[in-house]
Order: sequence, then C-alpha cells, then structure tokens
Amino acid sequence: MIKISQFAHIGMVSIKTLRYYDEQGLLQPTFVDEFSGYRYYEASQLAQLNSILSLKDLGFSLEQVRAVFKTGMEARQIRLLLGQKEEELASMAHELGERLNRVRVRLKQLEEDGKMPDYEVVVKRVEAVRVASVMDVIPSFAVVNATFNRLFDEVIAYINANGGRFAGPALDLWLDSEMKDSDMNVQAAMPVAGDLPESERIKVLTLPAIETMACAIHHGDFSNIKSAHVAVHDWVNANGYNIAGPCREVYLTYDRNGDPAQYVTEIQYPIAKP
Amino acid sequence: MIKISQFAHIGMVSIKTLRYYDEQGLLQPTFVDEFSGYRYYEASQLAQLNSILSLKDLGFSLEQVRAVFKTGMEARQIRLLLGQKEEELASMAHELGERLNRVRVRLKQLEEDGKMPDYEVVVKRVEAVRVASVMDVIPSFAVVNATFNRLFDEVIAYINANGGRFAGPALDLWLDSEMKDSDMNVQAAMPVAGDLPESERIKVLTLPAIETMACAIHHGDFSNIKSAHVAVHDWVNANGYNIAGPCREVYLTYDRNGDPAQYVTEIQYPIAKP
DNA sequence: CCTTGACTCTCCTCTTACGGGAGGGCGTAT
DNA sequence: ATACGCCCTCCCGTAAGAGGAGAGTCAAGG
Repeated sequence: MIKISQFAHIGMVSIKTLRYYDEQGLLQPTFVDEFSGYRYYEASQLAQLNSILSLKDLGFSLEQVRAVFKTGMEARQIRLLLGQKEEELASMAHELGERLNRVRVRLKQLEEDGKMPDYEVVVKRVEAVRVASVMDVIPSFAVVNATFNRLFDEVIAYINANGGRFAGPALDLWLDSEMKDSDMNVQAAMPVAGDLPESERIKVLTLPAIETMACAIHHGDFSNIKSAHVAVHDWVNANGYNIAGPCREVYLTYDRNGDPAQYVTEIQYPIAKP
Repeated sequence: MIKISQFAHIGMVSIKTLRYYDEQGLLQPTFVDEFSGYRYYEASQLAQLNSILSLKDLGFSLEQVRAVFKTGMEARQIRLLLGQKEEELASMAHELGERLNRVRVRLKQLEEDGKMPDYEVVVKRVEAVRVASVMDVIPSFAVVNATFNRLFDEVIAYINANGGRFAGPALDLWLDSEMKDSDMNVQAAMPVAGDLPESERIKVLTLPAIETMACAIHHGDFSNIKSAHVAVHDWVNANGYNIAGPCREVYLTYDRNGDPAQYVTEIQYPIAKP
C-alpha cells in the first residue's frame, strides 16, 4: 500500500499523471479509501505503469494504449499496430526532414541576402476550373501586354455573345516547357460556369486540378513581374523540386483603366519531387 | 473587396482559419461591415496570408508568427529565430529517429519471440539518495541471499542504534563493471533521513542521481531474477546504449517472512549512448 | 489532546489551432 | 414570397496533462 506521491516518485511521473491515468481507466489504484478518496497503489503496479510509459514512448496515444490492454495484447494485433506506427513515424520523420531543409534553405538565403525574401512562396492545391480560352503565339516580350489585352477581349466578347457566366478571375498559361524570349505559346483563359459552345478559336476546357502548386503573389504592374517568376524558380530549385507543367498567372485584381499599383497577380507553377 | 469564402478558396484555407486569424490579430480584413459583421478582404492580403502559412510551415506557432510581424521582421531577429528553430527541428528529428528505432527493435523482437516481452524496460531519471551502507564480497551465487540478509541486518541494526530514520526501500549495488560469478563486490544500502555518524564498516554517503537509468520490474522471488537482468541487458544492447555504472536492485516490496510471490524488485542500470 | 505541516482530494480553468454545429441575420434569384 | 446560399456569433470538443483554489486527511511532536 503506497500513497500516490511515493508511487509517483518511484515511477518518475507526476501525481497529476497518475490521477489522469486513474480517471482514464489505464491504471487504477488497488484500493481507494471510500471516505477520504485517497488512492493507494501496490509496488507491483509499477509494471503496468512501465507498460503504459513504454507504449507512450513508442508514440501511441493513451487511447491506443488502452486498446492494447483491452484486446489482451495479442501478438498479431500488436504487431499490426506497431507496423502502422512504424510507417507513421517514418513518414513523420520524412516530413520533419523536409521541414528542416526548408528552414536551412531559408536561413542560408537570409545570410546571403541579409533580408527577408520579396516573395513568400507557398505550396498549395489548386482546384480544377472550367474555362473558355484562346491560344496564341507572342512574338516578343515587348507585346505581351497588348497581346493578352487582345486575347482576353476576344474571350470575353465570345462569352458575352454566347450567354456564358464568368466564374472567377482571368488567368493565362505559358505553355512552353523551356524558357523562351520569342514566339512564346500562351493561353488566355476565363473561368466560366455552365455549358458553352466552342468555336475554332475559342476552346472550352477544364484546367486540371494541381496537387502541388508553388505560388507567389505579385503586386503592382507587370513591368517587373519577372522577379516573381525568378523568386518561385529559385525556391523550387533550392527546395529540390522540379517544375512539372505550364506556369499560370491569375489576375486577382486587374482593371485595365485602373491604377496599376493596385494590381495583384498570383504566379503558379506545378511542381513535383524529382 | 472579396468575401471570406472566395478569399478562403483562393488562399486554400478554411473560413474557420481566416476567422481565427482575424481574432488572433494575424490577418484582419481590410473592411468589416459594421451592421452585418461581414468580413471583406483584398486580394493583396493574400501575400500576408502566404507569409503566415510559410512561417507556420517552417514550424512556428501562431504566437511566434505574430511576434515576427510585430518586431517588424528585422533580419537579425528572424535569423536568430530561424537558428533556434533549426536546432529544435534537428533535435526533434533526432528524437523521432530514436523512437522509430525503438519501434523497429520492438517489432523485430516481436517477430522473433512471437509474444510481448516479459519485462518492460523504461528509461527514467533516478534521484540522488542518502544512504547508510556496507560493502562486502559475495563468494558465489549460492550465498547471495544469505549474504544480503546479513548485510541488511547489519545496516538496519546500526541505523536503529544511532537513532537514524529510514527513508525509502532498501537497495543493493553490484559494483563490478564486468560480469562475474564469484567474489562479487556488492553494497547493501538503506536510505536514511538526517545526519548519521559513520563507522568503519558502515559508510553514509549520497548515491548520485542518474539521468538515464534503464529500469525493469521483477515480480516474485529472486531465484529467476537473472532473467530480468538479461532483459535489461538485451534492451540496452538492442537500442544502442552502453551500461555506464553499477547496477542497482531496489526492494520495493520485501518481507523476509512473507510470501516470496509478493516480492517486487526494480532492476536499474545506468546507461549512456556510446 | 491539539496543533502543525505535509499530503491528498475534487473541481475549475488553461494550453494549440482550429472543426463542427446551433441559431439567427443578410442578399439575391426565382 | 420564399427558398437557398452566405455570413455572423457563440459554444463545445480536441490530447495529455499543468496549475491553482479550497477543503479534507494523516502522522508526528508538544
């Protein structure tokens, strides 16, 4: 018959922990004084306490520990649980390693530049979106803006003429897999809801969802949007990814006659681990 | 001016998350309708959202993220924080690796034996304890019990004669660093409280605290206590530790005239990573 | 026998980063 | 008018205890 504080001392756990295990039915004192409520343990219960601590140490939750005891500790069951736990821990270790790597990349970049990066790159999922679109070739960087203005005018006019409904911000895609500075293949796309016929120029299609998309937000006009692309490229390289599809630019805020300083554009690159 | 659901959709976070960030002062809408309470965001706030998500992804808590924004993101501060985070993640990765290893050891052992181990080994801290003790040499295993009975009688008689107070269960130490089966050097010790004079035979000393002690609980009489020692040895080897000091046996429950089946003894080995 | 100090009890709140749901207001399309 | 989709606030729940308040209990010394 040991009182709780001594039992806690021998087992090197807190009294709070013992009371909690009692409440959870994991380790109940052999005797509880019915008037004072005092808990009394036996030294032999230290084995049970050790079992709990061991399993907890392997990464099991108390609920899982309870399940282990309840199922009578059949070896098959335990092996299954341990196998799952091994997988889980391995994937946690992998994820933790990647995170550590991202921290180191960030730290190195901070040492080299001496300041926080201009663009925060985040990886996220992008959902599929149904669009009306037109493809074209842009001969040189000098006419990118003019070309896109013309292409979007064409798509918008087509949608209006065919009774379509806009369903999100305009976006464009750069279809060339390598970097080019002339004759770039691009696609101007407007999200639409519902059905819409196609024409020879205007194609209606569903841009696929992308599970891992590296994204950054660019503010202001497009004259220096290239730095946003560079930032994403750098991030992708530094973190060991590859670019796995055409880049998108989403015009979150854009008004051709408005103040270009208010423009907000999201740069998106599909990425994959090599 | 974007409503919360669209902003959440673009940023790929939940509405709950945005409301939470608002409440936490991390990302407040540019405008809140004062009658309806509706939150309205600007596309440009996606950059701030991305900053939060990036930092969170590096392993920072929201409180730390808030601190980063409040201190104005000075590079020095950030570098310091990132450095700390790197250390923290590295140690987490290390710990996770060890845990994964323990799971694998356990799994392998389970495959070989086909059952749960007879002894649960746990690593814990053991605190320093002041004891009255006597050392002696035991010629052979056959007389271990008799010798310890005699030694503890001697210590107990001495403590009683000098007005000492007992302060915990008796324990013995096996002082030989290698395994021997004859002429074993042992020490019988009784924890005592307060001051006590020494004699030529009886030494009063403080057993040091041990930070990492591998422990197991043995039930019943001492005839097969060796299997407990073997279990701890196996565990220590399988998990890549070394034994780093004399083994202790703590007599948690012991009554020389009682039922040996009720005896409870804790085996303790100081360990260290090589 | 009484007091004192050490222990112990229950009950309450707090921690992270939200998720789920109830109950009710707002806006618009049919 | 009404139905439906959004949006709001408020409340509860999460894992594994930690911290503390207020009250009762135990054992030893005077």
